[in-house]
Amino acid sequence: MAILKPSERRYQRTHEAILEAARQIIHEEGVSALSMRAIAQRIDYSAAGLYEYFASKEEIIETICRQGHRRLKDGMVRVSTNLPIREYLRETGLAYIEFAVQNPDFFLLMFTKAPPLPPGELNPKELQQRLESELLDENSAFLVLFKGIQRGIDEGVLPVRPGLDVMEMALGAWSLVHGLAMLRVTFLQSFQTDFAMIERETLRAFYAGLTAGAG
Amino acid sequence: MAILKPSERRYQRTHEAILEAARQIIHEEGVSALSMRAIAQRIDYSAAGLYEYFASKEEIIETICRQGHRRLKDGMVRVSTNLPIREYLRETGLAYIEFAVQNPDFFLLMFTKAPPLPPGELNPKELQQRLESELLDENSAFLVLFKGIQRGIDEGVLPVRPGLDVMEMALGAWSLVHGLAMLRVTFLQSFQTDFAMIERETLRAFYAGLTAGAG
DNA sequence: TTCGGAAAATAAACAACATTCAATTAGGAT
DNA sequence: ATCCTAATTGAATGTTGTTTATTTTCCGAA
Repeated sequence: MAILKPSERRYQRTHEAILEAARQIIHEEGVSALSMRAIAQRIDYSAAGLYEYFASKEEIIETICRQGHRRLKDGMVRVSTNLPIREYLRETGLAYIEFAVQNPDFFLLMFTKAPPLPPGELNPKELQQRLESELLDENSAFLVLFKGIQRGIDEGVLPVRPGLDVMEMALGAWSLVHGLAMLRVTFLQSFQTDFAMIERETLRAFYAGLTAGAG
Repeated sequence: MAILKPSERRYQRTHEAILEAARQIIHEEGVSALSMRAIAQRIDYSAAGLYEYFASKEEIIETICRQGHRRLKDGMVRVSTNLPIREYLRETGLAYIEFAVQNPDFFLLMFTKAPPLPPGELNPKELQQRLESELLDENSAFLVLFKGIQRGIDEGVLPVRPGLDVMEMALGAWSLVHGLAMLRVTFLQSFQTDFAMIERETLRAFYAGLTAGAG
């Protein structure tokens, strides 16, 4: 099944070249420099040709964002699960932030639009189910946090109470690392301070507050 | 000195009408619908006429963002300082999130670009000083958090340790509420859950962890 | 009231943008 | 070689922010 006709290989090669050019432009010149013409120029195409491979600029962006989420997740998964739960959660959160710092424009692009969903008219029930499975997708960074929190609960370190189950704690943890990452690449991007210290201490405080339970 | 010539009053009226139209468009049709022509049409002007009042679209956006930061701060200041420190900090954080939920597009606009700074070439020392005073500006939402944390320290509830002074704690607190707000208006915008509960519990945990000190 | 210069407003044009389409080129099978 | 299809392009459309030349409006001085 991996055997492709030459024409198909050519197609796939161009397909990937477009995405690679788009990633390069974002990385080298920022997302404001990302235009169909710019992409085309990088791979010696005309702008119109790109529409043979992608329906729109939006579709190109969605594709590289999806890959970006995978890369973000990969960075978090790289943290050793042999670490004690406390350090594991900390390092996982720091990996999230590290990705943002290393790819600021990309990170911003990934997280300033709502997740792409089929625009079909589905009832609230279906939509909710869809969103939940998107959130806990194989390639979702959130899933890593979710599993980490779950492990903390399983080990008896994180207490569950009514209204504050795995999902709620995981969303809280996500918000925390997301806020740290977001502010650092936007408002604080030129600000000089010991971010590493702040991040560690903030994560420590949150973890301590979670383990302490109701107070 | 409040006496203006008719021409000046006319000028100011149009100046304000432009900003008001821009705000309306963002609120009613989203930021993607904000164009110079759209603004002009709302106030029965030609697009070129706007340049008599603002140097660029960017300048219009910067102006309404500055006002937005003031409104955000106003919402936080409205929290009674008579509340015990713990509740005061919680309610202040929730006010931040509430603003984001009530003005999602606007909030996103305010916080997805770096703060506008004079593009002059100033040395790192000056830049840092500039950023710090911007952060602690009279109209900065961060200042409210900063003062709140300071109060907690003064009351002896929040312990200071080397490397984790007011500024660091305040930046951590800001990150937390910012992350909660940000995710809620982007990735989780269609997601149904008890956000109020998550927000309260997450803030509670962070506060508990701060008061607990090193663990 | 009238006139002239300044201020305010506009239409038209420009360059860049995403996207579409008719027309052309290239590849692979018969 | 020939035909069909897929790949590629140049030109055109409509929208964007912005600039320029031109016209209109305003307002004080004569």
